[in-house]
Amino acid sequence: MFTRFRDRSEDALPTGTVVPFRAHRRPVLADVARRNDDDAPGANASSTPRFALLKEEDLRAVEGTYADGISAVQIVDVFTSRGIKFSEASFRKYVQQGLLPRSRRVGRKGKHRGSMGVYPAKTVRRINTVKSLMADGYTIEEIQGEFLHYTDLVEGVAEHLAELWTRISTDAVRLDPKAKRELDRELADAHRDGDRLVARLGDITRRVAAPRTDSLRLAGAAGGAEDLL
DNA sequence: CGGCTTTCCGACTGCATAAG
DNA sequence: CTTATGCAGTCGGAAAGCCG
Repeated sequence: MFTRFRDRSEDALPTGTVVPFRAHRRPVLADVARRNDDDAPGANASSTPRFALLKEEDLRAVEGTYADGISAVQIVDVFTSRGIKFSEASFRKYVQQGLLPRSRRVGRKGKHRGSMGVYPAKTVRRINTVKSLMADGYTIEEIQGEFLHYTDLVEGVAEHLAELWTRISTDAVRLDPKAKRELDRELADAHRDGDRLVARLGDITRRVAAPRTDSLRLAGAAGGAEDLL
């Protein structure tokens, strides 16, 4: 296995110091303030903030590079190589909790090479979303129940649309040139509408989900400071 | 089937906070 | 102050998947 887990003395310990923002702690004023400046003690502008996330261009680059799938080790590396704290154990936890898609097993040629799990490239984006929500004080349970439920559905719509565009384009080559030009125009229109739809659904579901999680959180054992968000 | 690698499961740890 | 609760992260071992 990969580095199996590091010695506990290294990991467990500095909890509190090394561990990132403890999401289950509700984001009280002090935390919010800290998150804003923080990026942290002794940190200068160029160092990695405690709540650092991947940028959109990073996400696109990763999704392009690993379009055919990405291994667990590579996923963890995408974050750690950019100085973002994300352990393999946390990755497993997220998968276990249903926050991330399961892998598919792919055997490798050669003697005693075993098999390896391959995750869809979008997993990296998903992790980024999860980390962002956790930094906002949402618990894994809330994220799982309220956000990703919708995310899965919206992503499903986007994936089905992408599949549809591909198939239509493939089949369109059989048409005569005039008909194909006409269809290409309509397809481009439909494509734009589809993109807009997906973006709009994403926006709507975020708005629907947020208030529900707020009420969940207010009902929880430790309320407070929700109105900050 | 045996050997190997990787993934998953569930118990556990340690921290923060609330309640008594 | 002590105890209870909730949480994210960690660990050990079993299971899964593949190859020869």
